[in-house]
Amino acid sequence: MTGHANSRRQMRLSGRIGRGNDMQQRRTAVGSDAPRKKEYKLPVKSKRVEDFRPLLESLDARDELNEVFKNRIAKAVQLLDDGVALYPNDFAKGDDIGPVAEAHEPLAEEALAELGRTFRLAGRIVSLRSFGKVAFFTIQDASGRIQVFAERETLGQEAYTVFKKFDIGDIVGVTGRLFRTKTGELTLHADTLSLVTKSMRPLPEKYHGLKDVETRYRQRYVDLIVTPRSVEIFKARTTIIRELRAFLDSSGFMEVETPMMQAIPGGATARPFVTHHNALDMGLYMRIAPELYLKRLLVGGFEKVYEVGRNFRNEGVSTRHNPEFTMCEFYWAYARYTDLMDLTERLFARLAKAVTGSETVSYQGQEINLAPGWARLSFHESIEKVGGIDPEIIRDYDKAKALVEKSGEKVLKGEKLGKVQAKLFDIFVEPKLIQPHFIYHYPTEISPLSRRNTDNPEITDRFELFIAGREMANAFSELNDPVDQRQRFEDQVREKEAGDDEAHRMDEDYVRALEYGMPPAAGEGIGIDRLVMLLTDQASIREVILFPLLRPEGQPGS
RNA sequence: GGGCCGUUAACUCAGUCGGUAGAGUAUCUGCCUUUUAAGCAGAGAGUCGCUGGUUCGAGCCCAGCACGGCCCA
Repeated sequence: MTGHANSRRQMRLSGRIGRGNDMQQRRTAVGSDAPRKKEYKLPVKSKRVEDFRPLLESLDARDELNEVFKNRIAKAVQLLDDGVALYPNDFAKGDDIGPVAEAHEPLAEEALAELGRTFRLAGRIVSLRSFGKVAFFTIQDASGRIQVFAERETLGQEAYTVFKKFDIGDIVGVTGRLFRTKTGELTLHADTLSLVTKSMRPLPEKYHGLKDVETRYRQRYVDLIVTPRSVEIFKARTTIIRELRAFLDSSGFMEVETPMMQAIPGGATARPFVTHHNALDMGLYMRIAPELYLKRLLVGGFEKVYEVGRNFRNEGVSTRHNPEFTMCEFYWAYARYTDLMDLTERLFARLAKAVTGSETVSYQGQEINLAPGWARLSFHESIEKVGGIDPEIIRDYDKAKALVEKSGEKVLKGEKLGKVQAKLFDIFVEPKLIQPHFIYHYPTEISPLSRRNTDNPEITDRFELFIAGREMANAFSELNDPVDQRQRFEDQVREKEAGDDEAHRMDEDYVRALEYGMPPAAGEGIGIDRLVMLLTDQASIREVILFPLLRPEGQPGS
């Protein structure tokens, strides 16, 4: 781009609204070698229009400068000319709307009149019905909504004229007393009315709301203003994580934080994101799991630890996958994987109750009962009984491979029987596990960090939890034999060299930690996003992540 | 990565056979002191995602691209 664009950007950066004449002069000086300034026609005549030039220019540059913006800017100019600040910070909010509305909803008009109390509320105007000398509007804060009644007779001519310049989307402060309208709605009769924050952009239509999902995700701030369900979902998410912490805390677990940037990414089979530390000139990976660090803490002597936080996996996006997602992992020394099954049942039942009030939840039209006492099936059993596959096929590599390939999945060269069986499971079993099922005793080949079963070294003391046809948790008795662990890493390294770029790398420090001695332990990871989806009945992971990953918005002209 | 669908005013959506771009909401003007998807009368508002092509003529047909959605891998 040219110097023309640069000088325009400088002007934009230097200007802040309402700063006075020195700023204007400086802008003029900076822009003196730029082309003549464009005239913007607004439905108002005032020197202050010039203060809004940065906004006008940026809107114009993006072809967004429509009549609505011009009107809003004109109103802002008029408000400033009348001595009304657009972004003051002196309104003392006294009450939250929600509690006020709830507490007084049962009261009749007479009881409200006897209160003799003035409320100080602040919120965003989300709808407005204006008559000549009187108006009703609804304000919304974090706790709820309430209707406000404004009349010229009470407010006075001057204040009412100012009020007429308020728009839907503005944040206002109101004081007044409560009453009931003719139709019986609890309403605040405004004694005073003040602008707290001017909104320059129009909100989406009130009836249909914001339907375009792309805009809802990209401009989540707008979504949260106009989509109550969206707010509910994210409040539920917070409830879930708070209850999860409370449950683990009260069970004696200690919350810890381990590195998200790791030199050797481990603890899961996934491709990592790569990053770089400049000062140390060191390659780093964003973690794919906290597992290996949490187990180091068991070596260090902490017996019950957990971490809830973000993991990063360099894979595609879908309705079930976001590259950064939240997991809770916890490790419990001297426990076995079966202890974790019991704990998981109690945890999920409690979370369901906290969010929905019931241990039974409805997910995408299916009733799912999360009350403890879930089905428990071994991996092989599940393929046979749920998947309906002949045991002879399950045990025979070639037959199993043939069936997988017939079903449209690929079997890569060098993949062992356990991996092929896992594919059979994914195809024939997983989608059928609607009610909660613990599937245990996974093949050792696909469980490089799990402890082998004492009676059968081919399988591990591991389970995965499935609900609504999806994996919700992965848990196992931990492998704490450093020699076995080293060999499993070496197997993984060979698979990596053979082309499996999701296979583990050798982590010498982790093996060294095990060589000091890690107590026998059981550990589990729970995918929080999927759990929130389940408990809020959402089909897409993007509905439960505030800012899901999207490609950048198209920049016209770039 | 593949298939299907979508992208038209700030928002929600129509747009017939290829023939001057439509509605509701929002905005603006006027009336209006109990509305609640307030009402009545009027007005303004568009790079039809982008780039090409076909055609006398493209929102519409064709190709490519971008972004998104759903399904599959």
